[in-house]
Amino acid sequence: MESKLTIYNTLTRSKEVFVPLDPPLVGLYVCGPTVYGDPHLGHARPAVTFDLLFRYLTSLGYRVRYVRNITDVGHLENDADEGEDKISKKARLEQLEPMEIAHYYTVRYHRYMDALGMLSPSIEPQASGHIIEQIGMVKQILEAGYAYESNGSVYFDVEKYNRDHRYGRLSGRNIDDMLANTRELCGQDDKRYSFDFALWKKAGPEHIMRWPSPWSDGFPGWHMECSAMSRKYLGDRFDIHGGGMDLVFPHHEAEIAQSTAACGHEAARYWMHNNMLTINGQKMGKSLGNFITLEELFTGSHPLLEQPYSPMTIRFFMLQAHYRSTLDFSNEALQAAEKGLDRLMKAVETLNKLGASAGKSTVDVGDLERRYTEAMNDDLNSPMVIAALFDWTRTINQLHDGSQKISSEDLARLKMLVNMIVFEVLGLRDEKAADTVGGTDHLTPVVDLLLELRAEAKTNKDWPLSDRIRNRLADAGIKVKDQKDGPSEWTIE
RNA sequence: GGUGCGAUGGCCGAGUGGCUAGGCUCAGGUCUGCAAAACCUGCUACAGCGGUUCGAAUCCGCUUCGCACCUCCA
Repeated sequence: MESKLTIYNTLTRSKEVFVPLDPPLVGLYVCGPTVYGDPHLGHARPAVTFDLLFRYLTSLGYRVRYVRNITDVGHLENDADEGEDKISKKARLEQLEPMEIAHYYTVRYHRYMDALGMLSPSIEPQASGHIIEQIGMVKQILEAGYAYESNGSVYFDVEKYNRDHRYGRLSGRNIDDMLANTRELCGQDDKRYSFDFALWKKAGPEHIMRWPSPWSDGFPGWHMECSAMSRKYLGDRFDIHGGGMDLVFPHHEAEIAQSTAACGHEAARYWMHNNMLTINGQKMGKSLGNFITLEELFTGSHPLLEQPYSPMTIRFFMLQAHYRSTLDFSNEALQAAEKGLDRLMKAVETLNKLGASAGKSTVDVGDLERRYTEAMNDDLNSPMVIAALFDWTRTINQLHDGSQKISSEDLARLKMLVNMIVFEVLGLRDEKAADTVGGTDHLTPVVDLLLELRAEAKTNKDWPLSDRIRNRLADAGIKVKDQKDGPSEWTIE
């Protein structure tokens, strides 16, 4: 843990050296999905970002408790505390229990996250399972005087909070200005000011999801769940809170206010936010018709997609951009990522089969190690790591064809390093290798026989036969690669 | 309107005072019976206008354009 990992803290708008509160433990909380619809491309970005962080911290020797919530209640359609609960609405439309909706989409979410190679969080708490904790925290905020009850609902008193602490620091908002401009009170509403947010909402008669509380039968405000659950599992103070940039305001701003009001101090030390993903230069939105689910992506079943893209292609594509940059999705970019990943995985395979050369190394394995460490420590600069890996892809191919040399000691170190970076930290998986399991055992002797016959044909300079075998195998999805010396190799495409 | 972020070669995408990012595409070459793969070579860019500097894509200012959040969205 000597490394100097720096991460960009949204709170200070600068890169800071990461110092855990209680090493080797690290507490990481990330806002998870609201499970009312199929997981889409946008869900993959924070998942990849924080999976990378989780994996890297773990590889540095930290014991990370990674908490990612499932929002199954309280997330309304409109943040002005109007509108229907998202889960309830879906349940009503599909004539199902809200918990059926939540369960169905939670399972789907897990399935696609698994496909994308995400490690499971340490704890994945559901908002509906933590109503008691949320009510408890609302009580504390009321006792501290930073909330008021109004007609069975409880609202956070932003104006009062702002007098004692500063509201809006994370998102760069100035409440004083907002106050000056918003002198008129929200007349018919229960709230005093439009920017006050609900901690507890009284449920109308049509509301299915409701729990008893000291104030009314109702349900918690959306922001409460993260404050209550992060506190329960990570404590009053914890290291890192993450999420998408779109959550900075109001969600995370409200979380900070809630935690500070209840505990007297802020909860999270570092706030990390991944940037958004655009599709052909536009943000993804249901109304824009460019809303692509992960299922559509993996099967190619969306009008915008020229072909299916594998889960690892998506993961690699995202890792090729820095998590704080906007990333533009396009068929061209995805196809480039697919080819690049293929090149990289082939090199890893080549490396793992490689034997040491005689004599001293002509390559410096330390170069990869230094570049990897430096890049990851610089706010998880995965694109730089991948650039280094591609430089070493060339080197590995040169070792393979003998134009470079490597000692057995260096080779062992290189194999260890490359496999660690590619599989354990970047979390990639060799999809082609995985595909062949099951079929290969029976196929191998057959293909080997055909290649033997082809080798004989080649010896006899019977090119038509040789090419026929190669072409027919290609038609069957088996690609033949002739070697300079030795038998031909083959791979399933 | 408010708050932020950005504009990099054919495409994607790093970098951030002086030294080739990388991937994909394209062109030429080596190898090969021919392919494929691999390797070598080439295409050398930083929105515009000013300023600071010995030197700026990188710092400062202005302009133009784009994006995100402020309203449901990861």
